[in-house]
Parts: sequence; C-alpha cells; structure tokens
Amino acid sequence: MSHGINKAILIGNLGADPDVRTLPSGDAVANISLATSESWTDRSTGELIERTEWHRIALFGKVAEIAGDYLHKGSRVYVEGKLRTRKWTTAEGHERYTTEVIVDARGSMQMLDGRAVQEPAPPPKPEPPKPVRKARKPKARPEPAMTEDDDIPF
Amino acid sequence: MSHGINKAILIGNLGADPDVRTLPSGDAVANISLATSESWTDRSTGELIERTEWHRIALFGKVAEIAGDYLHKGSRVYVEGKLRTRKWTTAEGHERYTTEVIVDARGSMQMLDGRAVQEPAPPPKPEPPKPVRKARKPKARPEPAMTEDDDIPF
Amino acid sequence: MSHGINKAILIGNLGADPDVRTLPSGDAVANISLATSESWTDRSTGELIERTEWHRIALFGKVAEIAGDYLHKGSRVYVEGKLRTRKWTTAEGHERYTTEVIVDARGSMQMLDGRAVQEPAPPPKPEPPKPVRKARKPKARPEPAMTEDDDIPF
Amino acid sequence: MSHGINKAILIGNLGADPDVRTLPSGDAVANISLATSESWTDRSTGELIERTEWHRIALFGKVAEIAGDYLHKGSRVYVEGKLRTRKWTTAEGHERYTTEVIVDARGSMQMLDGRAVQEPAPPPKPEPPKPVRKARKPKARPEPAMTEDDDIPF
DNA sequence: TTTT
DNA sequence: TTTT
Repeated sequence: MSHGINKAILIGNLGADPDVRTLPSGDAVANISLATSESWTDRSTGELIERTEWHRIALFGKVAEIAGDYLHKGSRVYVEGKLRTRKWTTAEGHERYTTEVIVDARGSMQMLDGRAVQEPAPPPKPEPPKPVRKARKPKARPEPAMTEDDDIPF
Repeated sequence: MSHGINKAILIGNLGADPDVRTLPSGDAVANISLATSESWTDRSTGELIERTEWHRIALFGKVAEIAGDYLHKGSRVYVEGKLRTRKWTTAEGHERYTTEVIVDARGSMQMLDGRAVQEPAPPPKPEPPKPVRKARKPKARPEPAMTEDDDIPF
Repeated sequence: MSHGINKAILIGNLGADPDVRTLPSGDAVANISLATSESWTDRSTGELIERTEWHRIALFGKVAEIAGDYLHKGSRVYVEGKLRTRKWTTAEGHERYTTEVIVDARGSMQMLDGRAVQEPAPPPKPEPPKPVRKARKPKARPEPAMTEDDDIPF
Repeated sequence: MSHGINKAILIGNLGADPDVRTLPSGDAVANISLATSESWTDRSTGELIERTEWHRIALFGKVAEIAGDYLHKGSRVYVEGKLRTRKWTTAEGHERYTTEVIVDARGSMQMLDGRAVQEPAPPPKPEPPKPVRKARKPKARPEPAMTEDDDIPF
C-alpha cells in the first residue's frame, strides 16, 4: 500500500568501526559511515580529480548485528536501503536535519571483503525504531557450512 | 577510475513547481522537492500508517531544462542520481549540511504522468545491431499509447 | 548467507493482461510481459530511433494476486526482482532456456497508472479448462487512511 | 526520449576468463559469465540451501577493454546494465533467444577484488563534509591500483 | 509541499 | 564455470 520508491544503493568503505547499540526493544542498531568516491579527468587541466562522498548508514535488526560482528574500519560493503531525513537537536537546543540510509529487513547489506559471512535474505518487516541505548560486544562466529547443487544453463 | 557506487532511485511526486536557474556557465539547474511514501499496518492497533519522506533533488543540464519545461507541482517522476551532502551557510553565518540527490548526465529523470516527453537521449554508445524501427519526433504527444506490434519473442 | 547481488529494476507497460495461476500450494503466480523502450537519435542520419525490449516477469504470492486484480494490458508498472534463467522443454522434447524477472516477497511491484483500480474485465471467452485461474475482478479497495504528521524538513 | 526503465544490477564472480573480441567498427566487446548466489534455510529440513544463478554479460567499448585487461576467472565484479533478449540461430538453423545484460557507456562495471583498498582512516567526527582532491594518473596494466588515501571526516 |  |  505504498506509492513511491525510495531506494539507495551504495558500495563503499567504512571510515570507522560500526557503532552498535541495542534498542529498548532489544533490537540492534548499527551506525556506520561509508565512503564512496568517484574520479574524472578535468577537461581543462587534464588532471585526475577524485571526490569522496560520506554517507551515514543506519542498520536495524539482524543486519545490524552482522555489521557489529563482522564489519570494521576499512571494510568494503554493499548496502541497499532507503533515504530518511530526521530531525535532531544539538546540545545547544538547535534543530538540525540529517539524511541517512536506513537498512532494515527490507534492505540488505553484504560484505565485499575477502572472507565473510553474510546474511540470508529475510522477508519484509514493518519499520525501524528510534530510541537508543548501549553498545554490544562483537562475537566471532564460525563460518556456516555451504551446500550446493545448481542447475547450470550455460 | 572510481571505486564505489553511489546511487539513489526514487519515484515520487513533486511538492511544488521546479525551481529552475541558470548557472554562470549557462547550464540549467532545477531543484525539486520529491515526496515518496510508504505505508504499513500497525501490528498492535491494526491501523494503517503512512509515512512521507521528502527528498531534495538537484537536476543539472539537459534534464534540468526538461524538468523546468514539463514538471510541475504534483508531477510523478522517476529519478536516478547520486547522493551528495553539501555544506552551506545560514543567514546568521552558521554552517549546515544538506543531502541531495544529484541528477546529471550520468543520472536520469523520467516523467510518469499521462502525457509526456521524457528523458534526454543517452550519451554515445556503441550499440549492437537490433530490430529497430523509426519513431516519430516527440514534442508533446498525446498518450504514450504503449501497444505495438513489436517482435515479441515470447 | 548469500553472496552476490541479483537485481532487476524495470518500468514499462504490459503487452497483455496478466496470466494468473494458482500453484498446488495455493500460492498465486502471475506472468506478465513488460515492454520497456529507449530511443535515441542516429548520429549519421539524424533520425529518431526507438527500440522496444520485452521482459518476462513472474510474480509470486501476494504481489501476484495484486497483479491479477489490478493490472491489465497497457498498465504501466514498476517492477523490482531478480533474474532467473530456467530450463523448459518444448512440445517436441527440446530443451530451451528462458530468462525471467522473479518478483517474490523480496521484490516489489507498483502500479504507476493514475487510478489503481481498473474497470471490470470483459467476460471470459470459451476456453479449455486449465490450471488457470481467472484474475479476480478488481475490487474497489478503501483509500488508505491518512495519518501521521510527518516532520517536514524543507 | 525514452519511456521506461530497464536496469540490471549484479554483483558476482566470473565463471571463466572474459571472451574479448573486436567489432568491425574497432570497438571491443567482452562477454563474461557471472554467478550470483543466494542461500536460505529450508523450513522443513532445516538444511542450508544454496542456489547459483548464471548471467550472461556483454560489455561494450571502454568497459570491455577494462574487462579484458583486468578481469579473469573468479573475479568479483559489480555490473550495471540493461536487459536485452536477442535472437540467434543454432548451427542447425533453429532460432533461439538469449537474454543478456548489456553494459555500454550508460552502464558501469567495477572490480571488487583485491586491492580495491581501504586506507588508514582518521578518527571519527560528527558531520559529513566533502573534500575534493587530486589523485594520480592511473597506470595501464598491472593492477588497477584502486587505492587512495582519502581524507575521512569520521 | 506531493500522491493514493 | 564462480564464490563463500
């Protein structure tokens, strides 16, 4: 029952370790800062220009736990989510707006670094929460066994 | 030579007529405010919730001109671009950040309303041969009348 | 636990009414043929060229029911799904491969036509019975109640 | 002037080295076979299922040359292009259809392997700026030396 | 500020 | 035919 599409697709590297917290509901939230960059050659000078863009990403639920467990500063990830601009208040009481990419059960995150454990694509779920509490400790998890038996058309 | 993907895909409605300006370079810039909305049923109350998200879009060049010529308040559009957060200064001299979706020659915009002239032709490309046919010059045609006797493989 | 991204995003018009069936499991499957087109000006002749591409889409579950209820020949839709190439056998016993865009609970479909609800379809023509289910008559659904006073940043 | 969106976004691994050819026009074409996979846990048996999908990709022009120079069997890549189903004829004179993802100047390809490196990042900070700086000319053979020491605000 |  |  929604009209409209709101989608962001990013591939970039984390500027710092994820900031993981647990909501009162028990759900995890992970905030990460992701850098994407593009470069081009200046037409007049001929020099190569590079520009880096920083994105604020907020992951919720299962994907937040995975982020907390496996991502770290420098990690390269694929992220798919939706844009959300939220209002917040500075310490001085001033209102500010920040735009983030929200990755919940409808979105997805995938690690693109060498070795990594990802996540099964879970079905739809409603919405992301808000209030935040404390961080949680990352835990090392074993690699899951994989099976296969594909039909290969080509 | 860029590493990273920075992509936003939106379908929504304009909250107001486009604000079109001309840069010193002569290029056009169109700013639009786009609403996307999503809705879901609250699990506890069972009531239908709707949430609207507003996006700032900045179109450049040819696509900005098209926006200025054909879009208006209420128009539904598809927009593909990249995220960019830029710093600006308030009248009081305070710094602020705003995130926008930039639609330039690498991005695209398409009108989804009834009648319409859509997107500018894509950049140079070495296309492979294909079943091709001529089409009439556009210029405000009535309805897309999307039925044809194209060769349908299935 | 998946590595890789497999995503297709299409906006186009249906070449025919959806073909809706019910699986033994009771789940619905809707097959639609979707046309997307692109056009460009030939560099040498200067004439406008248009090319139409036809896509086979298979929708599953809830979205298949919606397709059956509201889509018809000519409908414009947004579709997001994954590519799948499947093997099938011709009446003569020859193997063939067909690539489709699969839209399941992880994908999405959205109608882009003005009014979602179309007029009742014409009476069915005499045809041999099959595991085919007629698309249900469009039922007028209640307008989603507007709630929420979204915080509007701009 | 095109109406419709036809987009495919894939991240996967090459099943074999690229097949690169030169068209009569002098343009390069590279064909690659890309595997994406998804996995899930079977609800009844509880076992982990994995399914691999193979995609045929045809790259044209500059991106085809890059593919030929740097990609090889096993390479992980991001690919964005459009779907195209083309007719061809078997040695026995039978018609067949094959769907491919076409990556031309409007599409894009990015290598996700090896040294697509991250760098030592500076300490975190509150707000997202956006620096622009020069980067060195890329060299043309060995490895795409995709690395930089971006200034990271977080 | 949009739209359904 | 890839990868984890």
